[in-house]
Amino acid sequence: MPTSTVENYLKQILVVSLETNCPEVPMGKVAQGLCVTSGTATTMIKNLAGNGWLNYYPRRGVRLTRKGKKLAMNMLRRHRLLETFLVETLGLDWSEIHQEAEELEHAISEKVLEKLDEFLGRPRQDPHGHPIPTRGGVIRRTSTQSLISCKEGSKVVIDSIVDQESDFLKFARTKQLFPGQEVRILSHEKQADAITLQVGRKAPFSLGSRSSEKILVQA
Amino acid sequence: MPTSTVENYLKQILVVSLETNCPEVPMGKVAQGLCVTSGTATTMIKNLAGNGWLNYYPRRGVRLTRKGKKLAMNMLRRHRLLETFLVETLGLDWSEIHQEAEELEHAISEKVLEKLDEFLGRPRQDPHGHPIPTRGGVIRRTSTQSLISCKEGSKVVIDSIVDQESDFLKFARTKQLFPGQEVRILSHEKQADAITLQVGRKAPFSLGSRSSEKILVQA
DNA sequence: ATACTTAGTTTGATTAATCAAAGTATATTG
DNA sequence: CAATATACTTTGATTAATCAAACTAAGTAT
Repeated sequence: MPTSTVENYLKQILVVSLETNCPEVPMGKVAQGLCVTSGTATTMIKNLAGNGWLNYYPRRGVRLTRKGKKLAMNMLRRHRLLETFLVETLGLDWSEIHQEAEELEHAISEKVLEKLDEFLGRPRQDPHGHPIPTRGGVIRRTSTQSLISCKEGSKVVIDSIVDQESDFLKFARTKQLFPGQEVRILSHEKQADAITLQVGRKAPFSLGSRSSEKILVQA
Repeated sequence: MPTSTVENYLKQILVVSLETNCPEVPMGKVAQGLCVTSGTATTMIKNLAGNGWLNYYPRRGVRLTRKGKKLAMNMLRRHRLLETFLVETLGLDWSEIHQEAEELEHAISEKVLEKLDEFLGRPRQDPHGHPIPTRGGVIRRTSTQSLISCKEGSKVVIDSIVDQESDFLKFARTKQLFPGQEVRILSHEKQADAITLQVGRKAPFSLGSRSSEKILVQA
């Protein structure tokens, strides 16, 4: 039985490798994502490598083995199903669920998870719009186009919000920016590093590139 | 923040003291209940005493302080609410829920617990029939007034729904019958075995005595 | 190419929780 | 009352996870 620390390390590595679209993850990202010192990460990683969860290439990074990826995918599934439950069933705020799920995901058994999945109607996406991996550890491909790559005048549908910061999520919600929402791009000036958009009939507003990158869309 | 080990020790002590009806619990019961060696229990208990969770009387036993009892009661609340959820909502077998709840009780936050309690209709008993402590750490006295004992024309507030049947709970929700809701008793005819009531401005409707008994209220 | 910067590694120490085994106090029993 | 059994405590060691700080390799810049 892996400890919850092991689960956290593996999940973090998976998440980064999905985000960067590269299976090899540098040590820095591991340490930073888990809020531990780099020395701690090195020690732990060597340990994980010794147990076959991942391959460790000193001073270059790590790459999950099949075994490691399977467990990490399962953690992602737990996390996203729990987030869905917290929002859909218990009515918690979208912005506060990440930390809650972070704790619960280590405590919930496979059996309870299956029942929960069934109870929720086997959802495909969590409240952020992120795909929920299947029991087999497969993930539906997510949109790679972000708001920042949209042309002036186009109309797109929000696919997901790639951020866990509760502050950003709160802001997003006040602006009606959530999965499924239709958005019109009013202007997009490369020089100004800003995009102006409109949601429904609400007043238009602008986003900087930093924020726009976090909002994935589909045509 | 107490660790989950601390939580387990305190809960175990509380459970034994409730079972034996005696506030002083011998070390043996602690070690046995937690499946650790007696030496481990001694070490841990001295530690807990040092942090004010309990008083330790060497070679005689331990007794929870007010602070310790409060936390232990809260753990019992978590455990029993979770068991209720697992059976009622997810449909797990009553025989397999204990271990599941044992893990989850350390991971669930106070906020989520409150939402869960609300979602479940503030049950007073878990599926085993054990009373569920209140948020304040008190095992509520089980006798409160039910709808059936209300006088015609009176106005009451729903306290809880004493039923685990998800069908009844669903029905109750469609009628806006949930804790905190104000209800007016329009008529109460003993002969007809029915009570007619109104929630807010909604259309009045009737309940038989069977159902009315399940709805506990306060004036 | 040499110096500097950044990312990563090593080392030594700490904390929480545990066990096995040796030791001790209290209770029981002949 | 002495011998023994039971319940509890002490001691010394171990494991997982962590940190701070010293160290080192690799890459960047002048």
